[in-house]
Amino acid sequence: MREAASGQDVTGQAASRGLSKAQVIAQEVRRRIVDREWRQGDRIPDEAELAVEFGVARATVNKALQLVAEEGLLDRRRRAGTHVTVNPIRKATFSIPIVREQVEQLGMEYGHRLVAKRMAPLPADIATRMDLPQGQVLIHLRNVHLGDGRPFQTEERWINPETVPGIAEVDFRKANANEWLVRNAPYTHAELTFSAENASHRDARLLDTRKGQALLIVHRLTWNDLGPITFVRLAFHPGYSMSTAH
Amino acid sequence: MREAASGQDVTGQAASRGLSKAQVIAQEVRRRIVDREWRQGDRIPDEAELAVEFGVARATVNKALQLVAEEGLLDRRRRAGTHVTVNPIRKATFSIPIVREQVEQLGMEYGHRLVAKRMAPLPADIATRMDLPQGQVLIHLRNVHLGDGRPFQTEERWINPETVPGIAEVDFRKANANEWLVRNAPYTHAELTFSAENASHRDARLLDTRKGQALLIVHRLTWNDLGPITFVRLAFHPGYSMSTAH
DNA sequence: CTTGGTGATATGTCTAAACTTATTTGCGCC
DNA sequence: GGCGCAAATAAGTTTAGACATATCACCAAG
Repeated sequence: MREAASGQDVTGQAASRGLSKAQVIAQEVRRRIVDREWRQGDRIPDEAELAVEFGVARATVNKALQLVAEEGLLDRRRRAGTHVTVNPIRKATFSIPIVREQVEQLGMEYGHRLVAKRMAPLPADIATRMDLPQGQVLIHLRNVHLGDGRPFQTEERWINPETVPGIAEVDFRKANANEWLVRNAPYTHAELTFSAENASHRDARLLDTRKGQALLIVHRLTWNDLGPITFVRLAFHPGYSMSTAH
Repeated sequence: MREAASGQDVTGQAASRGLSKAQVIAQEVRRRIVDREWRQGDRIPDEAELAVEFGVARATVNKALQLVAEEGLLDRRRRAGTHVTVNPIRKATFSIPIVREQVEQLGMEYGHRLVAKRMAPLPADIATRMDLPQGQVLIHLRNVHLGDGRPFQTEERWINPETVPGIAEVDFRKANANEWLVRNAPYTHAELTFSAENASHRDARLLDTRKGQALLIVHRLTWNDLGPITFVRLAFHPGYSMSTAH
């Protein structure tokens, strides 16, 4: 009797190519939203009802709905129930790559050039971003990353040695900073900022282009529990574009 | 003796300010990774062991580890166990905003101007991106979004009416397309691409700036189950920057 | 009309147990 | 040594049941 009551067994068949029941249910929920069977602002049936409909345990429906809610399509509140989000603000994710792998993925041979390395006091604007006192002395690096010998990206980097034990011994002429940090200094929090700038004289020289050329600029800040790890300004070669993973 | 062996009850006390046991355990796992108690490539104790250590059910450890794995700090494979990721490629997430809310959040008054609306055949480059045949006729819009009367962003948009029922009746002079679509056409997949361009003559005119000025360009493609919904090219006013949410 | 309490309700979370599945390890056979 | 199969293992998933907790709705008292 249980069986018969439960609409169809959505989870049992066709659609479920290696997908878990929860994922199949999540898909079906998305479909109902996209097809407007459940409309913006509507309250959808509660977990217990859906569990009966799909013939699964409530915990499975819970997992499915949490998945969809994470994507931003559903709003869930205790007691109030689950509603279709009125303004689905969707998210897109960027992965923070290792430059070398990026270059090699494009089929080019990677190289890099250390332009400058010194200890230097933080300028005011960067100190503000990093939440550190102005004038604190950090490691300051300038690098150019090359693809097939041509400039791919310039990198200006400030590293906080207090949050990165072992950084002092690294020879950045050999191991590049990006890579060493990614491998050795896991972070708990990151912030990316995208903007565009006309190439300065220095950018133009390092990227082998002309002054004024529009460049994609990425600022990246990373933290761990001990505080800010590193601030980087990346300037990409003209024409470069950066996409979300999926 | 079991009890005594299980370190402390990490989940029971201080750290757990409204956090679930799974989250507290996830934090502790992150800490062990960041503090190098578990190093890159190490295999960590299996779920059953951690369940004993933390005094919770295996399912709870499972949830915690899945959380951390999603962030990219752990690699999990059946039978092989859970390992600390060697190359933690971390993710940063962008929300896809409604321009009006963006403008208003900056304390400016929002306005927009419809520059052009027509049905037009898809040019080759955009057809490729949208996975549609070249020459297919879509809705083509040009808009300028204003903040306090000054140009904030230009928008060039192609809309696929086949995937958006009801789009034909919309008057885009009143309701702007961005907003109407966000509210009425939920999508299941999106792709963002960032780049920089020197302002063309048209961009410069629409954004009230000079030709050659570096502009941040965002391309956004959205799909639902029926296929591609819309392609947008956004050009922001000079100096604009876009950051990850958190 | 406002405030405050109270109960109902839907989601949040956890548990113990079972089953599933991918993958590795090791053994036996050639 | 190499190959293939079987056993063991660890994560993946699901279930039923329980308790926790936020909050909404309603009603009573001020």
